[in-house]
Amino acid sequence: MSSSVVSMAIDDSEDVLLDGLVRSAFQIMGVLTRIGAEHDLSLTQLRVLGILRDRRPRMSDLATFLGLDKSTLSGLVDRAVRRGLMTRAPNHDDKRAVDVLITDAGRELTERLYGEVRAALAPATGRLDAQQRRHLAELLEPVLTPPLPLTQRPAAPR
Amino acid sequence: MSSSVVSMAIDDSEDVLLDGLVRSAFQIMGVLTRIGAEHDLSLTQLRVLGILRDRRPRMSDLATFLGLDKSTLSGLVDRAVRRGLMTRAPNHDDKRAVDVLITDAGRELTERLYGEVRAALAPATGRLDAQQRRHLAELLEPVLTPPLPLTQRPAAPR
DNA sequence: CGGTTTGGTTTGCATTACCAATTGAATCCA
DNA sequence: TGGATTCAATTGGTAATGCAAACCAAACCG
Repeated sequence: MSSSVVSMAIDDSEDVLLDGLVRSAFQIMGVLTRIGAEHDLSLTQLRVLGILRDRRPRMSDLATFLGLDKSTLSGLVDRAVRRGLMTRAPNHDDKRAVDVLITDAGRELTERLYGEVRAALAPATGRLDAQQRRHLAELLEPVLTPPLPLTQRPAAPR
Repeated sequence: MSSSVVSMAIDDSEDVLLDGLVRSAFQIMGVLTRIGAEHDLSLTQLRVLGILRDRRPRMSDLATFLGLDKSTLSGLVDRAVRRGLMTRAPNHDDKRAVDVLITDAGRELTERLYGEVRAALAPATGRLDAQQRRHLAELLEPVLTPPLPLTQRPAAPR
């Protein structure tokens, strides 16, 4: 444990970091929102598509992961299905459950959009050199909460 | 621009960083959204309140800064005013313009909420020691786009 | 002056998100 | 086994968000 007896100076590193994280978050969200909007995709839809790239979750797991109500997800997936970006399929293990899958069209669109996001943020990330970028990503890692496993039901709180 | 290099490792630092930034953004947004929702404040409202803490912008400047349509801001401010969190006041320089101000109640609520945000993220930021936090904030700085002026005009400029 | 631009609001619409209630499947237990 | 209960997802209702278009008033400019 880091002890508090390090220095007499005030430690404002928490606040400074928080401010930076929040500003960076809004910046990233701004880019995602804008690029999504240019293709009639909301932030949430873009996020879901990104998740579905390498996963095939059930509705309720996805809702939990996103922090959304199940009913919200129902409508969201409805619209995406109507646009041919996602599909529903019965879950093999549980006949009550419904899996969400990305379609080929959805995958294609997603890759294109994430490419645009990369390009849009390149001027920003490019202000660091490769080593700094790696270092930044490394420092960010511990801050990121371990993502809940989507393939597995979170353990019941005791 | 590809070089004829044999032993050079592939530079995936861009993608790794991008992934970290996006995930961190969603994490921060999740916290802000949750804490806002607990007090019936949307993400945008929370953001506006945060901005108004030390600024008194005109409607249109605020809309531009947020990347929102003016009409969106009209409604948003309407609701906030109805709740006593913000006020409108005529701009001194331009009789068409309307300034947005935070009220005392709004300020109080904002401070409380940002305190909660700090607390909620403390476990995450606490996984770094003070020096690492400073370093992370420092590396983040260049990535943040220079924020648009949104010139503070509490006093009459010239 | 008169025409145009700028600042804000209003109205109408789709989307997002929540909650409560419902249907159907799975599970529990007596 | 059967009946009750829990669980997964959808449906219906409401409020908030956000955009676009139409509009008014003030300011700008020839």
